[in-house]
Amino acid sequence: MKKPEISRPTLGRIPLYLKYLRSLPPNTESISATAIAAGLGLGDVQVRKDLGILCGSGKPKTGYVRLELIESLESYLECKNGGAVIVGGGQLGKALLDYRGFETFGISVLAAFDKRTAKAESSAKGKPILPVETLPSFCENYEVNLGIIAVPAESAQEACNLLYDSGIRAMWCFAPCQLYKPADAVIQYENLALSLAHLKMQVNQL
Amino acid sequence: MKKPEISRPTLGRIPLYLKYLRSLPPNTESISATAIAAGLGLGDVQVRKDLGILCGSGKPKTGYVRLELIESLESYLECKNGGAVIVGGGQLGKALLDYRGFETFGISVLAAFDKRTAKAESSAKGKPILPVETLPSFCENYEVNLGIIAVPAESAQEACNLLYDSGIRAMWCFAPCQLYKPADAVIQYENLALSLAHLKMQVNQL
DNA sequence: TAGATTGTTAATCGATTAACAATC
DNA sequence: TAGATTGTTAATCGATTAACAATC
Repeated sequence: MKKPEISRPTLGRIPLYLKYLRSLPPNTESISATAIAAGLGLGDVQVRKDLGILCGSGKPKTGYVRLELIESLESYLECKNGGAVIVGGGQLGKALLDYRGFETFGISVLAAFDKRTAKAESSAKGKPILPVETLPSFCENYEVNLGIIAVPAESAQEACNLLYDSGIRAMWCFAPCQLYKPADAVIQYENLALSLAHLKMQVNQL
Repeated sequence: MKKPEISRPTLGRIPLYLKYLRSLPPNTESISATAIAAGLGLGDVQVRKDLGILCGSGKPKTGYVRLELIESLESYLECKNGGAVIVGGGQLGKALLDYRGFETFGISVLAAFDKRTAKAESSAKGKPILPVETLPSFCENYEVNLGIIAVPAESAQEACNLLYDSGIRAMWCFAPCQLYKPADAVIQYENLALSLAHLKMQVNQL
């Protein structure tokens, strides 16, 4: 069950397709790319290309089998295994810990870890916030392959090292900084300030 | 003092250039694009192109005048005027309210507004969290041109309408939903779940 | 057959990178 | 002059869109 490589925009459209396909009347057997495109405000060629990669071919005149599409798309998102942990139990860390949206892509955020936490606590939605010392053993007991760095820039390198030493090779960093990392680690930076600045620039141009 | 149109990646590099230029010894008069590129790990042609748009020409053999570069870059980021407000005083709203990174791009986040807030409160870093009813009058008293939507998807449309009616035309939405908006409003969606899913996909391919 | 729908190939667009001519 | 550095023009790359031939 090898997953094809897809682009980030295509990945982002998977939940839209699923939502639309599930919203159709249950007796809908087939659906055309044209109809899906119209329903979601996308281009029909784009839909056809996405579905071609993710679900295989459709049939001229009839389109695609709805249930097959749903199954293919779901199986693409299905978490092989492994969840995410957060380093940093401040406001951002807690907000991410309780954010529901990750489930849309089949990702579980298991727990947050904080320096200032002496014994296990619970977030507003009941997820664990644990002492940072317990991170390595947590990663041994649970399958974890994503690390989220939600600490101030001063502590980000420390967090990165800790995650790496706990066996995590993929990290998502909210701190505005440049981390030093071993070659086999992947770090994706989330630049919230840039996103807001870009929006501001767009409207200032008007 | 009209600002040239620049791409989002270029905008993102401005703070890097500024940080590097300010870090040079104070007696540094001139600096070449090649040196800046080496210092930041970028391509030299890219640096030259960015500086050409933002700061004007350099001189062959000598490069660019450091202080002129700093001034041009700073003036580009300088907030004409107007700040941002947040709708939603939950964990995400508070995290964004206290996030320092926006200052890097010259943007001030002034206050958050929440339904559940009965009278004025303060965030951990002393910024105001106010009753949502007071948003329109706040926007009359202060210059505000950016709205940040940090409420659950169910309330996002309401938040969008409120911001629009308060005169705000640019919004940054964290809720996973599609908002209906007047033609003259710009909405930029921040899809955190997609960012994490994209990272997961990259490492799953390995 | 005719027509709706498919998949593919070529064109477009924005950003980066490479090649190169211009200049102090 | 020679060489470092510039700015520009062309090539590349990834994603979207347009045009079109194939098929049930």
